Amino acid sequence: MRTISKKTQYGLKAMQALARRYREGPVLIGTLAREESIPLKFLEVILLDLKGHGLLESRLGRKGGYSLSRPPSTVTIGSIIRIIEGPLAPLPCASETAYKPCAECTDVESCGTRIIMREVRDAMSEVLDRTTLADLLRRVEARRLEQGAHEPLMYNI
Amino acid sequence: MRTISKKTQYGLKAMQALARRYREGPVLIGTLAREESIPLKFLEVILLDLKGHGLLESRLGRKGGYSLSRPPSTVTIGSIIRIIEGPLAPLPCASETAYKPCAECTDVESCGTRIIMREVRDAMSEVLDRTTLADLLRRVEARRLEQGAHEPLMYNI
DNA sequence: GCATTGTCTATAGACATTATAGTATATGCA
DNA sequence: TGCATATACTATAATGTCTATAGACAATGC
Repeated sequence: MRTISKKTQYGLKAMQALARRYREGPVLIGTLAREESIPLKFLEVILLDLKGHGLLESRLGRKGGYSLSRPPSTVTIGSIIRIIEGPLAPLPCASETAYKPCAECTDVESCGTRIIMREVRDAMSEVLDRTTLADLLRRVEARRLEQGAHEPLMYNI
Repeated sequence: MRTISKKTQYGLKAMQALARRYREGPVLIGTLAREESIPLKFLEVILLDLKGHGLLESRLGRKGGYSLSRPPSTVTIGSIIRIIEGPLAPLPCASETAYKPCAECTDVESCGTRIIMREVRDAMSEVLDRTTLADLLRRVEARRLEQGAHEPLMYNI
């Protein structure tokens, strides 16, 4: 399948970074760009988009920057991806949120391609609409701890 | 997410059409192109690709054409998609069949983006590598019958 | 008032997708 | 043998999307 765009990757990274600093006040675009290795001007556009869809809020001027507008536990990865990348479904005719029939398809309901892509969409949604930013951070932390526990063992060999 | 390419859509349609005619002898590219509304020259390239990967066989000259090289029950949708579209994973670093680490990622194992995309990949694989052409044809047929059963009811209103 | 920081639009360059054209090569059959 | 029929293969045109950047503008805090 086609990989997600850089834009979406950057957006996901930025949202995770902002989730880690939830309630620590606004974060500068420049800080996010530097820490996550994202081209600053590109990130501007992405954050603006996410703000436009209600996921972020911003302040201008000194002490300004971006912050999550809702707790990380209420922001699903699916919602972030849908904003930047578009519908989850591999085909418009298989989309739940942005259904559009195919031009050539005479019988939409019994189209084999649609049947399987619909199932793919459901499977993706099951993962992405269930997982929140908070969930993801927790899992990242768990992995870090696992690795930390292994390291001394490796050094003892 | 990004939609699958026209090429993949055409490939899937053509494979389904060939599966419906399994053991009925070679089918002309022209026939497939007409029936499935696929640009003929484009379809040529696609079928050649699928042949190159062992899914199809062909005969030149009179009585020539394309046919499945294996029973529809042994050809998964996932295998078709991987040939035309590439790996299932939304990111190379999350791929099982074509893993490639991200350039900027310092710690691959604990990357949040990778963790979730890996889960998406697994969910997609569960659907696509489980379903064969034969499965899909069966489901299409089932839908057709359902609709057929409903139609007279609708006409009676 | 002024440095700071986000807002907004336009656009260039690179790359991938989609489609077609044209030539070459193999096959079946009269 | 020779012709009609098919696929094999390569090149490339046309289009669209992605990625990134530039630059002028507007709001805020101190």
